[in-house]
Amino acid sequence: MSTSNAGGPLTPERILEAADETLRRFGPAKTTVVDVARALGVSHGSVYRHFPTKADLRDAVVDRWLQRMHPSLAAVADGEGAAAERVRLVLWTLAETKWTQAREDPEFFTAFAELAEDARTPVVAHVDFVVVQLTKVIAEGVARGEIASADPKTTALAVFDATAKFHNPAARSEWVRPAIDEAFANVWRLLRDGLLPRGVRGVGESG
Amino acid sequence: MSTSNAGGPLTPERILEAADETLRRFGPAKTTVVDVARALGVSHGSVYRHFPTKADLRDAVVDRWLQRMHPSLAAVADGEGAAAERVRLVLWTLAETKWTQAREDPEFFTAFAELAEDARTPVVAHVDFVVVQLTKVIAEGVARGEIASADPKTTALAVFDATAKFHNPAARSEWVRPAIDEAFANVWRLLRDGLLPRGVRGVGESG
DNA sequence: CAGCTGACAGATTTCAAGTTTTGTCATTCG
DNA sequence: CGAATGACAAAACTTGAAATCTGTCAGCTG
Repeated sequence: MSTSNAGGPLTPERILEAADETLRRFGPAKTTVVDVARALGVSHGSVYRHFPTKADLRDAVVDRWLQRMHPSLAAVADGEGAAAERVRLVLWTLAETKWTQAREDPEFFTAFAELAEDARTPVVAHVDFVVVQLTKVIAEGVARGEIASADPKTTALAVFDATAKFHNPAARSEWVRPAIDEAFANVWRLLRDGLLPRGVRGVGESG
Repeated sequence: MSTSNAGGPLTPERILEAADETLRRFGPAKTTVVDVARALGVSHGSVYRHFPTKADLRDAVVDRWLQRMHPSLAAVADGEGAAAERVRLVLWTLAETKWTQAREDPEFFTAFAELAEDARTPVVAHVDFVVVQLTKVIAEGVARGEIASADPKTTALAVFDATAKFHNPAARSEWVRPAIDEAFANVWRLLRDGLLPRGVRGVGESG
């Protein structure tokens, strides 16, 4: 290739950018390391200088995708308002973001979900991040007397698990149902009533 | 084959029995209609006389497998004791049964899960059955003042959805974690507190 | 001499030809 | 006469030889 070195020195970041684009264009099944190298105008040997294996490169791309969601989740977690409502918003944002992606670009989302299935490490990191956000909010809620919980971290994991159907890509086939947001609302009502201290009723919603 | 007609007339039930065995023996990928017919000592044309397509035959086998779980679920739902505890037992039985199958015969359970993925109709029927059991118990609990719910059916679906991670075969990869029953207990505590009427505390458990 | 290349071995994937399977139905069997 | 057969066409799978890809590394290049 004659495009050698166009765009500055070869960095992990540039490789990730190219890998991301290539994966989106060709899909995970058709993307080769040679494709990524070609997009950068380098030989595939150079890519291996920065990522030990193709699997590591793919994991790093998945990591990027997952981390792109983190700022808005953290913003919601650190926002104003009642603790329970912020817990709901974190879970809702997590789910809604994925539903939208899955609806707007189903092909890409399927590709992403397949990729993520193998990418244990970044997924664990993502789950950890979300659970940390939930734990923060719940701990604050407990301190303020807005939430009943003996152990915020355990409770955070429980609400995360209880809403798995709405944010775990493995369940994405059920997201096409238009009533999926109603299902979320109904699960949430139950969880909210479980979170609120005894004697406090949920506000702004009937039932 | 010379074994013609051994075992009485060819009925859907006998075909299902043979299909079940053959699927267990060879797995879903390797089982052909000819295999099933051979096990019965008939031609494959005879099988098509009772099931219009191979997919219908497979669905019927999945249906059998799922329905085998129903008596114990109904027994638990119709049992004695507090409504909330019976809701827990239905969900627990549903989950535990599947965990055990998945652990004791992982190959078969994977095969079953793959089969079930395509078998929309029997799975919907199974989910409906479980939700009906839960609805019964919750409605009774509401009548007795043990459970707070504006609409038992909606609440039943919500507790079913909230425990999807524990009974949906799509999530089976997470069932190997030994702490999975702890995760169930933590989700349940939250749901139970959401089900109980305000002013009532869960009994027999701290936190 | 740091960063990159490209030839290479072994692993994996593709593709086209050959085989098996599904589903139908005219015919046979009891 | 109803139930079962098996020959058949089309679709779906298997197979294995050829092509491509991954990961390494000795050497090149700026």
